[in-house]
Amino acid sequence: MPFRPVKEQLDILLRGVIEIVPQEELEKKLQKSYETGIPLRIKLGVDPTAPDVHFGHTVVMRKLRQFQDLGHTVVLIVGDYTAMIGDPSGRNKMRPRLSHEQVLENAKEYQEQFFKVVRRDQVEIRYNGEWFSKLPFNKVTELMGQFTVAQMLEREDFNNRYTSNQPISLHEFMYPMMQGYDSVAIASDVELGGTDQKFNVLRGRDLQLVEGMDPQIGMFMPILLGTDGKVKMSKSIGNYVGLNEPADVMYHKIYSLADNLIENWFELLTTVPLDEIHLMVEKIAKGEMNPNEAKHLLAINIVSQYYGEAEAEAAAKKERDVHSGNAIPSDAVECKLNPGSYGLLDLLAEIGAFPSKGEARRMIQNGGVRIRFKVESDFNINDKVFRNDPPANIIPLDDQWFEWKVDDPQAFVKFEKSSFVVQIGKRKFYKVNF
RNA sequence: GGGUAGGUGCCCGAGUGGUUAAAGGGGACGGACUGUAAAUCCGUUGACUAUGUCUACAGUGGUUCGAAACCACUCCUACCCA
Repeated sequence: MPFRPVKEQLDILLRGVIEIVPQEELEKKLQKSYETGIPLRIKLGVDPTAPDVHFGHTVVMRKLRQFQDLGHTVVLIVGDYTAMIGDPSGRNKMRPRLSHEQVLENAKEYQEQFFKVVRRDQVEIRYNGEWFSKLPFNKVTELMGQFTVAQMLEREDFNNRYTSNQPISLHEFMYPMMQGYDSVAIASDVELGGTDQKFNVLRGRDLQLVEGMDPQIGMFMPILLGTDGKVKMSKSIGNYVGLNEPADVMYHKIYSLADNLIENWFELLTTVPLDEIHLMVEKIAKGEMNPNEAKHLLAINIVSQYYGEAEAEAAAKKERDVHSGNAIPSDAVECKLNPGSYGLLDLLAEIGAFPSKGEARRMIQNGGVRIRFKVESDFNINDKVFRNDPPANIIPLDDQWFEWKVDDPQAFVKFEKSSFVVQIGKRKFYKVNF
């Protein structure tokens, strides 16, 4: 397969990259591959401890895709071995030790999402148990001998924990070694990672040198900030956008992005040319363009990548409708209740809107609970048929739908042959059916 | 193995015998405002059969009319020494 000239390849590959260690060697490797026609082996390692993939992961995945499009080979390393060993020190996390089946299951789910960005061909998938399960103990000690404690404590994460009196288990020091050894095992030419992976990736270089191999290049991508614009995207913090989310949810999250991330997200998550992006940012700064508009374009662009343009536009329309109260989003929780009378608090607890009735009560007092229902549905409040005696806090949305802004925790409601919608805050919806 | 400092609500952290369900901050959530967001302001932040009851300050047992606080033992973490 003919490769494009090195210069052209670099133009594409350097976008959004923070650092390449060392860049001259990458150029050399590209040159060599160009001359010999042998593709480079591009490594990415993942631990399948949790199967969810979000946009933060796609930054490197997109880079892999670029390498593929340029004719190179992607080697995905699934860390089944490290994941199975688990983390024995996690006394406050107490992650259950994953079974091999669970790891394989997670890995499978991960791959499904992985292939939404990376092409299925030109990918080599390897499980690192392949070599770690066979590694003799004397080899392990030899490898560990390549590292020093001082080296480990240079790392910011370890250093922080060390200085703030947090425990660090010895086996955690083995992770860099294992990740580095993966590079030896698959003879990688380039390893991708976020900047937080710098240390580990460089250890791979060290170990390859020890083994007399041509050392890999480290290519580091920025850590994508989450939708809040403050910290790294992560599922546990909730500032993430998952690849498996429905189009309208995806659209909504991108549309509600913190303003300061517009430029960054465009650069890392789209292929919009950089000068176009800069122009847009300039316009926003001058007040010539509403940030809403930019975020709309961004959301359309990204959602289209996963769902196609038509669905992206539909998601945008739905966003407007939800906001004007005419629609409910697709991540609304569906629940079933038996017909009958319910105390409002019981009802909210029953459908799982709140973990406790106390919380439901507070939320009502804060004015954060709304119920939407249709008029002909025998909807009773405090045993009065609403149609004959509408309380003041019930407002019509259109001919059929009404919204009841709940303000009395003591109220009880009688639902018979109807379904209705409970809205908590701005965007949490529960569809209650009988 | 020896010594020292610690373990408080989601997190950090005050509190050293009694109006303490526990100051303050962060985070989170709700409301107002807005552009959907940010910023700002206001409110909420243990549970329940709710002007009361119960459960909570690492665990267990004890002292006391009364303990998160005092005592004993246990568990856990860090640091120093070996």
